Amino acid sequence: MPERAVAGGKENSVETPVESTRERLLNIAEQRFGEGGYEGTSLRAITVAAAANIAAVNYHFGSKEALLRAAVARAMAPVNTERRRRLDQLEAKGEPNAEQLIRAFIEPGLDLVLRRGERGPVVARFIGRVAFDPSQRIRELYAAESDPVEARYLAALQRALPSASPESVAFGYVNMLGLLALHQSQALTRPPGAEPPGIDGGEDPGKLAEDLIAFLVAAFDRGLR
Amino acid sequence: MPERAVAGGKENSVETPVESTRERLLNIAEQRFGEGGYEGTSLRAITVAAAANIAAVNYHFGSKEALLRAAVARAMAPVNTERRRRLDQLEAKGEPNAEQLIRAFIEPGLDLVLRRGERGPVVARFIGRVAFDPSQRIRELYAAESDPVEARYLAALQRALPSASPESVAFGYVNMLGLLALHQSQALTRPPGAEPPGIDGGEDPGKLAEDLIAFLVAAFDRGLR
DNA sequence: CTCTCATTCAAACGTCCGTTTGAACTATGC
DNA sequence: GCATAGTTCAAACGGACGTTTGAATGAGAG
Repeated sequence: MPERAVAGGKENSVETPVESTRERLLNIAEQRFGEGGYEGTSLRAITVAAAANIAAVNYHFGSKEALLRAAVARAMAPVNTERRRRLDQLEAKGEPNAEQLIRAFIEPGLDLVLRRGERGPVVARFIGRVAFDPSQRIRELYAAESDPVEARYLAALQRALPSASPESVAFGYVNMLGLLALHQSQALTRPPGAEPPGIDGGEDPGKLAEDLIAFLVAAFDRGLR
Repeated sequence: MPERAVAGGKENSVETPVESTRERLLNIAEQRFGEGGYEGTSLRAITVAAAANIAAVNYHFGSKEALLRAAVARAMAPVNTERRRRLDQLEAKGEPNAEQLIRAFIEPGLDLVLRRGERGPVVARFIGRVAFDPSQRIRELYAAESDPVEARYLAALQRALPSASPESVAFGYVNMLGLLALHQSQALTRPPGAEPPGIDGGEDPGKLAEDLIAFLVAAFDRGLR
């Protein structure tokens, strides 16, 4: 089982662990799918950028869709884990209010994913795009990954907002989900004016998270029936 | 210049005006682009469904992208017109408040487009999808159509919310735009359970509009800094 | 009827797509 | 050494893509 690009086999003992072909494919797939969407990105574009053979995708994953599925699962895992952790923590201290729940949902999606170096925004854009891909088949693929936590949030939100109808709570939840995905995908940043030296594409992620949370808290607390 | 399918030339005086090839292409393009996205929809699928020759697209529009552009322009025109009309009407009576402005923005997008028969939801889904297509090129195409009114809304919202910073107002506006597009595209309706006999895909459009407006009004009034 | 011109049509263009194949390569176990 | 199994590779597969071509069609003008 060769690890490739280890440049010889002896040297490169500590230097750059060098990603495996599989990891490189997942990384590039995240980036390209996030930029051009599933249909708009070819396997050839991915494999060329990943310095891999065109057949590598089918060898490691089985198909283009399976590559996407693997990328979604890998990208969502830490977000889901963090959301569950926060929910556990909140519920251990009694009944959380709406703001705490919204924060526990949004921050893992923006904070955790917009930080950590240059790959953060790439992962965020990828997740946001997949969540609202034109193809329902692909949206379901995302939904399957996020469903598990969804039910817990809905139930907790309902308890935090007892005067709101179940339909209203569900309405608020999908709005929250949608706005998060939109900001993750950076689809709302206007085309012109490339940011000069800033951290990355757009504003400070922390500020964005706070703004979005404040926006949603107000809407949940007073905008539901 | 034959009008095709006028069945003879004399008969069919009042009966079914029968759409031209050009109109049929626009109608089907709206539907298919709205369902599968731009990249996910082939010209062959469109021309077959429109009972037109594959070459008809390039004859009438010049290219696939030009067909999309024409469809976007046609779909957006009445929405933009209605928004301008409402804005004129509001501003003639003094300074409108946030709720009035939000209503004047949302209702033409949902109401006017979700009503009018079975084509309403088709047009809505199309607009919503194009607004957040994975390809930036296509998003810009939508933005170009909606830009003209945008500046007026931003300015009016700023006057209605003098305590909010310009950045906050812009933030609220893109959130409003995003949520509207999401509901238009019906991307948030869960896959299962096909609605039995109901008007169409989902809830009562009027109720949706009211819920969304209430949600946004609360967020604008108390969720901006 | 004849000419004109917008429209439709079948067919083909070259290119790119996702996927498959079978041989080559490479590290490891014996 | 040899066998083995995991991985990479160039090449090709059939099919679908957007676009182009040039001839057929049909209605209206003279």
